[in-house]
Amino acid sequence: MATQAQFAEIASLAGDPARAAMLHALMDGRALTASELAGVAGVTPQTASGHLARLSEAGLLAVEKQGRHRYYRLASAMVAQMVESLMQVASALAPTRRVATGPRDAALRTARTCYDHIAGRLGVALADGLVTAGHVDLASDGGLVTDQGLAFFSDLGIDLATETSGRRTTRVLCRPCLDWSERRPHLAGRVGAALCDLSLASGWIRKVDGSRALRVTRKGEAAFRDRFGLALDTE
Amino acid sequence: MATQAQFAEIASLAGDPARAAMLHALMDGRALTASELAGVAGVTPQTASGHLARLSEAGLLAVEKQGRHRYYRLASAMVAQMVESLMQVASALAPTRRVATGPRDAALRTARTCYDHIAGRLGVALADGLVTAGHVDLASDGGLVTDQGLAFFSDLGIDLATETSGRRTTRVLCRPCLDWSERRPHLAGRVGAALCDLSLASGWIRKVDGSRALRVTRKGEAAFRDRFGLALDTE
DNA sequence: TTCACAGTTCGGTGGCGGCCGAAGCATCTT
DNA sequence: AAGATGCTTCGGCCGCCACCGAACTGTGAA
Repeated sequence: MATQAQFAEIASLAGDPARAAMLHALMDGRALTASELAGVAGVTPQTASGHLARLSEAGLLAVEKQGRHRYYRLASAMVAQMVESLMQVASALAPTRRVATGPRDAALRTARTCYDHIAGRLGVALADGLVTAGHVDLASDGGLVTDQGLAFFSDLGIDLATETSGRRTTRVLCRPCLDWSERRPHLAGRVGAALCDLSLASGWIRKVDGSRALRVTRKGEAAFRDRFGLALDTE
Repeated sequence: MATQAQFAEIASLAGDPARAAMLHALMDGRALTASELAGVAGVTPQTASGHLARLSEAGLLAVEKQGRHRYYRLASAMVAQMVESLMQVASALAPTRRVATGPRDAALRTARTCYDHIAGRLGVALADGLVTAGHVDLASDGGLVTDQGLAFFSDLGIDLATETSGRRTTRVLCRPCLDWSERRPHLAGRVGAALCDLSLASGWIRKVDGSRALRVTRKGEAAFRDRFGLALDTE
């Protein structure tokens, strides 16, 4: 079996602590330079260089040269989902000593990006609000935007053009994503990405420094409360 | 960050060739003995024992003692999905020398189990047939069983009891799963599992020896043709 | 009881791979 | 042109871990 060796190689690549840290850092969808990645991984630039070469060689990362910088990002959403599923298993299982959660970790649990959508307490709360309002149906296998939800998103300026599957136009579907910190589903997929984009563009949330954490702005608090019915304790 | 080290550990566990082979072999959802797993991994029993101990210690595998045998199986569907996503990345990327596909591999491409549902050409064909007939809607983010499809499955004896999300009963959703050999989605999730169970119970398909491959029976050919509109060239 | 077999534990060996220091390119600045 | 910065390649060191032989435990069969 050919794929089996490749499977082991991919998993092995993700299995090194330094490379894992890099993948983790790239999970917000942004592109980072080699030096920055060396920093988050806690290794010297030359070591990081080797790791990054292997990761892009295998196709996990995509590179973009820009002047004397090299920007690395996850090669595809598929890679992001792989990292996501690994993270789920890693956090769900191994209940051994849940280590002291530092302030950085706390910020991540409050709100963070998960590749292209919102996760953490905020992400789960948003999903809950949309379900409660009847805009979205969520089950373990998948999700569905209701007609009412379609109008709701349209009001927000999000046009969820219906995809075509085969020759029939289908309903607007969305993907639930089990949150590794909250253990409950938040909104992923195309709808989740659109919602995240809107929230960033509207200034409801802002990316925090060099981490994946998100900060809810004052304007965002109002928007999430008025439009999504959220009572945020994310302060 | 605490989870990061655990992430690396899980990935690292999956990254060893022998352990990868074991996970791969367990992907059909059955439980195998330690000796059998040693066989598929190509290592001696004592080496396999060590691997199995680590895998179950980490929570990837579940053990069941039965007489002087020890049956190992994947610990949860979450683990199966993790392996699945790793497999997707491993096969999609790394276009380096697609190795000669042996007969065993050919059998797997024709039809196989993917944890609890049907994959391979048969799986994709079934999904296509259901979509064409209007029983199921599939998009990249998720899938949906139509009212018509609900009746169809009911006729087959599959009762897709509606899940409850919050206090509202939702539509029946299903999960599309990108097939690593066909590069197209097949039916996974609760619906896919039910369909696989039915096909096995009805004798339409049979598990082949000790592999994940499936063989379509003569009765199955007729059933898939008459009920799902499939023109099988799976011979 | 004795044997056979499944599975594990232990000890020792070997190799792969991650790590850094030093040096080499490439690019931008002055 | 000279220097600074980002990144890479090279060489050597070191540790971890997969592997097997051998011996031990426990279960089932004769």
